Amino acid sequence: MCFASALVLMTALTNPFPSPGAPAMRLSRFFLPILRETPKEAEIVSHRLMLRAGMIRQQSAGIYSWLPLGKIVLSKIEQIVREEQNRSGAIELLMPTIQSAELWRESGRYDAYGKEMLRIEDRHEREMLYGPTNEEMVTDIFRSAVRSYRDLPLNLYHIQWKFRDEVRPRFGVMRGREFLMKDAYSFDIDRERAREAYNRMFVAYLRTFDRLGLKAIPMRADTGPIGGDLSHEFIILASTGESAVFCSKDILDLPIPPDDVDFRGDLSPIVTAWTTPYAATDEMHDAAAFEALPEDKRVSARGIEVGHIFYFGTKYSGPMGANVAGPDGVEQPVHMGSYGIGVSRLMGAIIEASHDEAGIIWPESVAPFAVGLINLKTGDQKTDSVCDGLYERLTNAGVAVLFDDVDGRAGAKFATMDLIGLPWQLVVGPKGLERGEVELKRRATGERLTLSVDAAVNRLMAG
RNA sequence: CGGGGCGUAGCGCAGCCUGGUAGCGCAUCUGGUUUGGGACCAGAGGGUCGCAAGUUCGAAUCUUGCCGCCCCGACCA
Repeated sequence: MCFASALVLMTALTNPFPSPGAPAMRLSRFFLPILRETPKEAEIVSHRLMLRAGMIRQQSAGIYSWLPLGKIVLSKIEQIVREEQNRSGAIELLMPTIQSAELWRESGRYDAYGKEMLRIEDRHEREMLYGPTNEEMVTDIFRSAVRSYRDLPLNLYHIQWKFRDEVRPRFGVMRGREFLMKDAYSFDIDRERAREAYNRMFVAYLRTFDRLGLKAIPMRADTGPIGGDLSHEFIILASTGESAVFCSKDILDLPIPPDDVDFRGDLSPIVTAWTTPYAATDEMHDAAAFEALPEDKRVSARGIEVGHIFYFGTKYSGPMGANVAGPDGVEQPVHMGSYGIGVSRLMGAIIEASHDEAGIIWPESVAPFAVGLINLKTGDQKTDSVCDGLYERLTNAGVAVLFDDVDGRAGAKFATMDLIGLPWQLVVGPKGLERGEVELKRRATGERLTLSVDAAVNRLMAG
């Protein structure tokens, strides 16, 4: 054993937060305030489970602290969103949460935006606001630097907290007042180029939601005064969804664009394929068109909006003077679109779509840990040493482990693991060890495998 | 913003109608017995009863005002 790996080993044994290998945590050192009973304010299942699993704590109506388990998942969702934005060619920046009213006066929205905008005054009595969105600000950044069509296309995005003072926040993080959102803004020389930018986001969204373990369906949305067909809501199907949705079964079977999809090429065939089958929320529902589908193709379900993409042309660039020179030397307002994903809302949406009586069932891509290692009898020398060995081996092998090393009863341990929904549970107890066996349980199916210690490690390393 | 409801220990609740110095379950702590799907026994700690004013000898309880939170609706990522 070389010095470096000996160091790694020692670190894993002595440090509760070993830096090498995968994220790992001993329950005895973690902060996981599980609730056995459901707080009465939580009406829908995702809210109940997030509170019970110690992921969030409400601080005020529609405003939440993200406790460690929730924070881990939030970061994982955020990272997948980020990776797919980057893949599509969007560029990340970070704009502030507090904005000045001045900018919003330029677009005319300071007065148009209703009470949903949280208005603040600073010590100099300047009018400020907590941003509900960032069109004005990103347009200001753009106009300060870009003068020519040669700098286009450009898509700038950030992942930042927003605040909308909803009249009635509800459903936990699904409809909070403070929420984490990815918002991207595209800049193009004309409508045709803007459509290409739109298509890139469309494809990026298909990939993003698929990676999050969700079946998201793009549905035509109202474009308001802009008109046209360039606005879609991405809806995930969940029995507890907030609104009724209707679609053709065909759309559920469409292939997700692969990770090597060429974002510089023509994406319109993909977008066309995904926008051809019938799919609509109840607001845009065309009962006649839906009834025209063969009966066995009709899907009538409930859905949650997790993303929205929108082309709005020169709505902000016009009044704010965000112009670029075209090839002909003539300055013209830039064509823009905006593209949102509700990152914090997604956590609720994922749970709505993936849970059972006992608790959450995380898709592997966003699970806070891959496996929960359960020591059924702490203090038993053999069990302790096998668990310690497993914890270290799995961590060094890149498998994220939450190790329940606390002295407690088996039933409570199982119930906690089921509640927090890690994809795998690795159960180690003296009875099994007498036969050299441990038990590996898959959370999603309840399927249990009785394996040797080595076989269990291999199985988990295989993913 | 219209309608309804609730604030009593960390969580879930009783007590309020009929005023008399606060209680139950879970959780927590101590000791013991237990130990493979949310154990048992014994003991202990923990509450300005949302806030304020009023009525009263006395208010969790009655009155008024305020604050907070939830649900339904309208609205929205």
